[in-house]
Amino acid sequence: MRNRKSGYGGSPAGCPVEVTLDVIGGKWKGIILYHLSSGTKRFNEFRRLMPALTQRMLTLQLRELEEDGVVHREVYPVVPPKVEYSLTPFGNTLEPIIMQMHEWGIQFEKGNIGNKPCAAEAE
Amino acid sequence: MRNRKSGYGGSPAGCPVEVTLDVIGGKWKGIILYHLSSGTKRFNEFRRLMPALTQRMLTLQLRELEEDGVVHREVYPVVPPKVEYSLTPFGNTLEPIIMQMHEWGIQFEKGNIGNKPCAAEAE
DNA sequence: CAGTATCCCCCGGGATACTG
DNA sequence: CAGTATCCCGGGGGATACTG
Repeated sequence: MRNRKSGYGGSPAGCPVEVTLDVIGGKWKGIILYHLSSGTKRFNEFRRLMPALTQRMLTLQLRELEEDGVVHREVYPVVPPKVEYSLTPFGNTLEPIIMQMHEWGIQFEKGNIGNKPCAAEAE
Repeated sequence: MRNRKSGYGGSPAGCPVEVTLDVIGGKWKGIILYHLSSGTKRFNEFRRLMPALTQRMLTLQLRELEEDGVVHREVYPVVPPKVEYSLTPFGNTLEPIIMQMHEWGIQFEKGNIGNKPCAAEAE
């Protein structure tokens, strides 16, 4: 799995915060997990939910989440292939974090609209 | 600041989860925030806490956190320069998330020691 | 002490095309 | 439908040296 040693300082597996960030970080993991927290999803459902996410990236991110034991991949051996993704019990323990991140993101956006010159740079 | 539009799908600022990840993501933000949650820190304190983090990276990450309004930078105009970093009130609202990520990271490590061949690669 | 200034490299991630 | 297979690019991040 990726790096998963993130050697900083020399600590073997690193600070737990870093570990978690390694699991839910990346460009799409967060949203994928967010969508999964509302129920099982199929491959193309994700694609519809996140149109900008390419197939390649979706596959990669899902595989990593699977490797990390937070996502379960159920393959149904039927003629038009059917694969369902869901959170594992362990993955479910991420829910509170994801939900809080969701809440915080909303507050953040409220905060810097017209507050910080975030859009003022207007590059 | 960085991208801060993370244009996926077309949504202007994107999913709140993504927004939060943009603030606390990156390679060092999480640990920096974690250390800050236990109190004000000076520049070189961070360096001692995270030896693998270069000055350049530390500065960059701190500046971004500052721009995002979660970290406050207090400069004391004294002869040997003294700068103190602390969480802003808003930054403090991240604490529960950071702490939960810390907890979860511990559980994660417990889970895949001897389970997944994470340390088996033994670089 | 608390930073800048350069240079450089790697890989996360995008685009596109093909397939069981 | 649910993926691989290639190719490619930008920038996040590292190493090192210098400075007010």
